[in-house]
Amino acid sequence: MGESAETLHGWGVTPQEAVALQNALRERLVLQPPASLRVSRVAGADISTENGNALGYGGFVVLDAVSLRPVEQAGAAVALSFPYVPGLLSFRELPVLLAAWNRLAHKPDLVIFDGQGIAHPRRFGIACHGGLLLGVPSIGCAKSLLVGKVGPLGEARGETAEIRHRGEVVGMAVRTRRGVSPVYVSPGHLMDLPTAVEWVLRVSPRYREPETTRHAHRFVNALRTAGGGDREAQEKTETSP
DNA sequence: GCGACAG
DNA sequence: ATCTTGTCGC
Repeated sequence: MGESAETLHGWGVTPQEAVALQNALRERLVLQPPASLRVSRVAGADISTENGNALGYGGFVVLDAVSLRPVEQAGAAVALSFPYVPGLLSFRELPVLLAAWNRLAHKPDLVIFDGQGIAHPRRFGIACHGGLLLGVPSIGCAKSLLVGKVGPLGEARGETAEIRHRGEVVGMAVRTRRGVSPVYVSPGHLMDLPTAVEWVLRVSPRYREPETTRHAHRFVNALRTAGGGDREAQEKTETSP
């Protein structure tokens, strides 16, 4: 059998095969940002699911890394073929996100996913799988933990505490705003933990969640509410200036 | 065997 | 994630 890009997808696999694929793909991760990394555009990715889980509306919103203003967005609607299984989220969401990604005219230099990076049972969360598949530096920023334990962290914005799992530091709990629960940050692909934390704080100047995530969430939710399936999603792929 | 369990 | 009513706080 040939080694190909097809291997990176894993669409159509069973949950059992998905686990094996994660264990194999994990070896390809690069947990270090490229020395040449210059982020001028940073994107958020998210999906919104329909009633009975039939259709998934996914999308990216690309922000200017300095102003944090949206510069482009792209969405797609794809039938969801994989169930939600803790630890296998990427197999459910990435097919939708890939379709949206292909509609982006200008790819971002960094993508922040709504979910885990290496803070995962097999160190291969959606940010890892997505970064590898799209060939882009990526960060996982989740609202809750999938695995690991976190000690107490300070109350001030910018405070952090390690996420430890099986004796390893797999991520960081980050307080992006005083008085709210932290977000959980871990590297995806072409990324390391310090750089990931730095970027999450940079794109979260005011609210608990990164501006990237907030924009992406609103965008895909609007797509779903508007209905219309993929036709409608494709048409709303340009941002108004 | 018993919990825990991203979105 | 989605489905939903009310409530608390700036």
